[in-house]
Amino acid sequence: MSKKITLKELAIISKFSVSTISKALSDNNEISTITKKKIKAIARKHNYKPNAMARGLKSKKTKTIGVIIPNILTHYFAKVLSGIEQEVTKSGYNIITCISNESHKKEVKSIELLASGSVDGFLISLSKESQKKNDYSHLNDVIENGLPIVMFDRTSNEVVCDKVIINDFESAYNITEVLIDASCKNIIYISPLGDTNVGTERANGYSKAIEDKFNNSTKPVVLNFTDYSKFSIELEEYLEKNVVDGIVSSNELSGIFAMNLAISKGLKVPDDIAFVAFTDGILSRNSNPPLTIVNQNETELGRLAAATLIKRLEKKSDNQFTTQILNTSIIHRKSSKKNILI
Amino acid sequence: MSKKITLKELAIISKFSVSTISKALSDNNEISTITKKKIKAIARKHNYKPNAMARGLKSKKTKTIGVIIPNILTHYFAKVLSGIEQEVTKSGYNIITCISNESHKKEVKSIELLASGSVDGFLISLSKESQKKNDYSHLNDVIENGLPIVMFDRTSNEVVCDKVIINDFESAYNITEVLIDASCKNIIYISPLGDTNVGTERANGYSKAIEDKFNNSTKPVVLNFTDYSKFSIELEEYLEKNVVDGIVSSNELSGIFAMNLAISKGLKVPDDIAFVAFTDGILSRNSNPPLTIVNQNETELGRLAAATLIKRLEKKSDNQFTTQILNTSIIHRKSSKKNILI
DNA sequence: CTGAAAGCGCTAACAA
DNA sequence: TTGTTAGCGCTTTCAG
Repeated sequence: MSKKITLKELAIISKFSVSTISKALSDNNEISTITKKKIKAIARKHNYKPNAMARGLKSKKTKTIGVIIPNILTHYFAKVLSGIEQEVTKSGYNIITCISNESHKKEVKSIELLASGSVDGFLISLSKESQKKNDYSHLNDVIENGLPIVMFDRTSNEVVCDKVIINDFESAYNITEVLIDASCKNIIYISPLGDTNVGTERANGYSKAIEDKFNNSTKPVVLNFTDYSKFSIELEEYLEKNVVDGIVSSNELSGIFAMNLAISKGLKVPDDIAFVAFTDGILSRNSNPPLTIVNQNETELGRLAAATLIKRLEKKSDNQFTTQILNTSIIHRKSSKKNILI
Repeated sequence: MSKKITLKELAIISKFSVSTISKALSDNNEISTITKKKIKAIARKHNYKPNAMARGLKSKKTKTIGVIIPNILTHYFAKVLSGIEQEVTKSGYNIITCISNESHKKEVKSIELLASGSVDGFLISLSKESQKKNDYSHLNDVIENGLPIVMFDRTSNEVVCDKVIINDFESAYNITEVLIDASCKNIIYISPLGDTNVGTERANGYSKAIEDKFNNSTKPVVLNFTDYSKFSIELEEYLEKNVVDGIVSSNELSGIFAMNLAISKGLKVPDDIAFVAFTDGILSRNSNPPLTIVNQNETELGRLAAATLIKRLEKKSDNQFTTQILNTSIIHRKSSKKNILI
């Protein structure tokens, strides 16, 4: 259509003043109905769209939210992002997405950049590195500057803000029970999540289940790793030297990964060895056999986190910060359906 | 740290004028080296960060790019987005991500919103609906307004702008040949991509390969679908009524989907029926057997698209629009390694 | 080399 | 009910 048009130009065309037009378009009741009608008609005709920058400068509101996620290739975060996007759009917000790629430095840089006027608030899931370093000063700075933050999934007690998480401990406990109930005797836990709060909680939940059910006759085994290809060798060795008939994975990919390794070694799933994992992603649904998993309601979690932030942005509610814990559910599939041995 | 500080406040503190400070911080050579040093020191001490909105208002540059993708749950787009993000970050840009969810309306709305001052340009892959409607006026409006667009993957001839694509026709031809060389005789093509340029090109490439190799003794069969669960029934019926020993899929998920269906019907892959597909995603690498695919270099494509846009933004180069065609490669895996029958 | 002043496009207090 | 005016924080002439 026509070139971008400004209020000033509309003023010339319409013979009204800039402020009258501004008020008319925002339905300010200082303006008569008839003038409003006229002005709106002209604005529509010229396809007027208020300039976001100018409005932002004035109102100190950008109507955009900064989203910082560790990565986008994991189906988990893609789903959360999808949920965030849905919710945010409903309220007329936009998201600026930054991918920290698990790097503390990148996380800090992105946040500093966005904090200087580009966004009204943040949704963030911490990078592994930040959690390892235990350094959250960048986030606390942002909060001091008056920008609200809502953390999801990977959170920290050192940052006082709203949080949305799942009951990781309990979920891990429950999913471990699935294997125990399927009469697995030697269950190990594998995880690429390392020192994250999420990884730790899940490891603890798993360990507790093992201790409770086996009365300490069997010790929990937690295998953390960072590199999939190296882990392949480690795990293979472990499986050769130890009896393992069940594996709990803290994420989807490592579950699939381990299962494929087992299959390639000629083991039968679930009869020789059974598998359970976290995240109902595209992988677990389409693996062979399909994987029994903890459904984390990622989309819901994303939505909830976004809604929480927006509520705080709009209500300016000074009420207490909350930590909302979403319940998970278990989706039973063939990877864990072991026949119970008498 | 401290509250957000403005140039004006720095002026008071430093006893210099606002304009001197502004110049000093941008290394303008009107300012003496010594003054620059002083001012920069003070700015750093107070952690001064220029306000993005104000700067944007003045300079008409936002240093952010609007990215419109059809969805984020497909690994293909996640990888492209990841590439875009990497490239953009290098040049100090940010991305505002909008997910059209294959809806024309949402695509239009997002673009209109962002076009009014929020972004300097767009990276877009068209929604299915836009391609079906063949309606691109929103994009042409944007271009008329002086905002450059780079289209990737799902593009259209009706929009004159830079484009980055892969050689879909040829890739489909080549991947079909893989099955033919594996002595498959009855190869069908399945696709959820419908009327998109990409879907059409791939279907044509497949068809051409069939016609060329079988001298019209066998007719190509193209099965388009929109809904996976309905398609499950259709495909199953088709496989029962027809002899099929090879399937070419236009995307990763439908390939996995069809392969699982075949396996569940007791067919052996690749001996009874072989599979090839597009996209080297997390699914194809981890399926059982792993899937032979066309590697589309998604990350590279994202990077290239972003680089192209940024170049245009920075150089204001009025040179001809280009269509860059990325070559693909085939990654051979077990799903297609059929023994050649004599 | 430094500063005063105009203005980007918009909103809103204050006048008329 | 409408218009005038003063900024939001920054960049950029143009004067000094």
